[in-house]
Amino acid sequence: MFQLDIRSRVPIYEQLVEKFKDLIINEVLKADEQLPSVRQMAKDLTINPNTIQKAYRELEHQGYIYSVPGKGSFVTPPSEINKGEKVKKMKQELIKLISEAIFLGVQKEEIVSLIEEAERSVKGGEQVD
Amino acid sequence: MFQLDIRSRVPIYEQLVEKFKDLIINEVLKADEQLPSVRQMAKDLTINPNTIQKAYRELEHQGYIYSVPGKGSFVTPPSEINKGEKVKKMKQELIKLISEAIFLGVQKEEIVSLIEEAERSVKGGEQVD
Amino acid sequence: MFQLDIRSRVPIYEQLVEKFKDLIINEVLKADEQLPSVRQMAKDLTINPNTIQKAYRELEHQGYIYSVPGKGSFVTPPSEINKGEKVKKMKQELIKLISEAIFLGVQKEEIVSLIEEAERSVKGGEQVD
Amino acid sequence: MFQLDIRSRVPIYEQLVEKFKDLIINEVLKADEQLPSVRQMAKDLTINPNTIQKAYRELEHQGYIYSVPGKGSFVTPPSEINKGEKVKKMKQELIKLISEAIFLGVQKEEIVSLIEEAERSVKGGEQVD
DNA sequence: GTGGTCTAGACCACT
DNA sequence: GTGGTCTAGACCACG
Repeated sequence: MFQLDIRSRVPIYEQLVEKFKDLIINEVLKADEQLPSVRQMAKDLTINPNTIQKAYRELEHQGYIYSVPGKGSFVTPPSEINKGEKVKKMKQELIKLISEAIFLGVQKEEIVSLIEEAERSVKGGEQVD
Repeated sequence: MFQLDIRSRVPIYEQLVEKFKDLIINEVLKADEQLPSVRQMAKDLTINPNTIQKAYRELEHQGYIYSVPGKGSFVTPPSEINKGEKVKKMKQELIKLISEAIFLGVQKEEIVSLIEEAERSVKGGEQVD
Repeated sequence: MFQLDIRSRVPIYEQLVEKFKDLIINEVLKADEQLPSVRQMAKDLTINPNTIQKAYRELEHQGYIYSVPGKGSFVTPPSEINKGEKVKKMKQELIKLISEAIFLGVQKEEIVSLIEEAERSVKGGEQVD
Repeated sequence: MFQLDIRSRVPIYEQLVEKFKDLIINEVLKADEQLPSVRQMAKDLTINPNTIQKAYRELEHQGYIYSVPGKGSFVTPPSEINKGEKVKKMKQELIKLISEAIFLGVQKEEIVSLIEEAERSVKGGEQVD
């Protein structure tokens, strides 16, 4: 379900945070839906519960979820979240990466075709549109 | 000149690497141009010389500069940069990033326009000469 | 275990890199096996941890090991090592070295026998397992 | 005439020493032949005279040439030089490099063909045999 | 416990 | 002057 790269240099808890943010922004996880419990999550991913805990804490800190002591963690309605900022960062990253690709001699047309490839892979995962 | 965020979680030497890569990609630093010496840079930025060294070394590893002990560090002419491998990695990264952007709701047309923006910034450096 | 020549003009960290590469190539160190920790190694060899770090880092750069912060450093499975580029460089180096050997009067047959000797040492590591 | 790699990490003077050693061992430079003067050499290669000086000093130290104050530097007859050692080192280097190539998946036959390629390039430079 | 970053300061070889 | 190596010792984040 969650594809984590255990070897990556970016911390596991941060990978989790990013995944959850995406799922919440795109309403795969619906508003006020309950998140899996820390223990369940830890067992499923065979990861230390502390790591899940840390991810949840970070998500709460950033406003993507809210915790009800004794009940669990729930998704903050996306309408209350500032998604513009993430998109902006994403675009800056893209410009930088594309510049580098062009510098290395990649043709504009090739990049466009990469977009189509990426589009297919994303759309493929959804249930049509 | 170089705006470094000493508090950031991304290491100083890595920030330096990124800055220099930008300058080289946008041809602000031209082929075979000499970079500031390790010591000079360290003094200017009030940073330990070892940290600058580490940045220069990483840049050399990635093929963007070459260092000649006793002489200095210089920009690698783009024609000599090891392209094959880099391009491949670059494309994979791009697909990943574009997929995420699409997932976040960025339209295909917007991404295409980012390509043009990137193209301008890179090509802009060439005109001069 | 590791015989290092502290006086040699070739840097300690580079000697370490070569030793480890040998161990990995001859499969004394197996895929995904954990390397000694930076600190342990440093203590054993009475060498500064930074120097070990530098060696490990170089090995990671060259693709022979991967490091997971907080966990340790591990041998990269041969199947995942970036081959294309390396093989190309390797062949160029080989031609250069063989040319010099021939120039020095080494016979072609002698070199062929060296290949067999090398083959045995590499293949020898595989048998086990 | 001398192909020096100014960018290489191995010092220029050392590159010079190696080239001369090869030329002397193979009697391209004949016994007791006079070497080019430091100044001439420096002018031809557009290199600092000190660097040439250093190379000559090293060659003398290793016994490959002898200097006659006021006259110049001359080639030591190869018969008086220990060439065996160099060949031995060369073979060890070769085994190591070939092992690495095999590890990276290069086939034995490919290496043999590299030998032939190297043979041609060396023999090509000579006036037949 | 692990890898990783950074500083301070010393020393080396090369040009 | 240059890049490069090494040590000593401190600090951080991760699991």
